[in-house]
Amino acid sequence: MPEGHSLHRLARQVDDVFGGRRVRASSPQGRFTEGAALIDGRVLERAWAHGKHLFADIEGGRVLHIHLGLYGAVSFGGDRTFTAASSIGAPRRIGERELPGLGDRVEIGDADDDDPRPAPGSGQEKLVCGVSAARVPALVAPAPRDTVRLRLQTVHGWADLIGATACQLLTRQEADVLLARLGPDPLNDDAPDAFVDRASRTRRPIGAVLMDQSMVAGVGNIFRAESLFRAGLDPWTPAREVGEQRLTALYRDNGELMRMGVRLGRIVSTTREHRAAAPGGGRPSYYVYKRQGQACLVCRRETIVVEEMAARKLYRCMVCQH
DNA sequence: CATCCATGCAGAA
DNA sequence: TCTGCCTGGATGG
Repeated sequence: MPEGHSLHRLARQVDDVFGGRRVRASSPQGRFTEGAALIDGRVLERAWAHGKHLFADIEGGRVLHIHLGLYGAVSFGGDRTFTAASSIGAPRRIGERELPGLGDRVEIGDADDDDPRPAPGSGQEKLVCGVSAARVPALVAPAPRDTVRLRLQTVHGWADLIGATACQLLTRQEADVLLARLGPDPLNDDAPDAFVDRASRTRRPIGAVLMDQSMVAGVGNIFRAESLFRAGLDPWTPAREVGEQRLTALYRDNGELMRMGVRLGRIVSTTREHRAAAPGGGRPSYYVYKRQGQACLVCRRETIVVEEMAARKLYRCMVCQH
């Protein structure tokens, strides 16, 4: 269930752990044996992301390209020199979760100040295989489960990729072709212009345009639902009727939400005030996503509905979004 | 146990 | 618009 924030966290983690280091690579599952052999023993120079795509520059000029799709995830494990063991991507077993980054302090008022999970480095966090890294003096990588498409490893730790839609080695030119198909990524500080220019010329609903990775990269179903609610926009509004100013604001707000997601390791769209005053209690992270039939945090009426748009669930408040 | 479902997307129809 | 990829948690019997 990875949206752009997860891929940027993943890129950061892979870069922290493997960047500039010689890595071992293998494909226990067998579907990336050739690629793994080409990576094995080379330096992983740098890991980076654009939208929902992860890239890693490999010594010699090739580029590892990973797309997690709907099911993909990477679990990390290792000794203390690893930032924090965690799993990034689709939700997995309890204890394999995305964790806020080490040393990150949540400062913004909208951010969660009540995250129930233990802080990384506290020794309380649960790590892959149920083993706390703090208690492991030397690295002993567990045998990978047989669904692991790619295992990367150094003397300090490992990363296991499962369930990915794409895991391939590209030439630099092939990577450029792929990048050219993607729109600007708010998490890479790309200007909104390309998104605004194209969106203001199409009659397609703004809800569909936001999900189109060639229009803006990294927005998924949750960011779509939540950013449109925050903007008070009906997802079915033709994009060209939204206006350049609101399109720009929408792009920037998606950037805000995604940066928050990078810091927290999960998406929190509601303001602290709205969370605290939620009808029926609880501290919901979302305004509309998967909240159909419940009371809206803003208008407090039971006006949140779920529909389908292009074969994906679409959530909105019938009162607050026009 | 079986079945459904998902924060995604390419390719066929 | 529909199907398939590919994984595991949630749900229901």
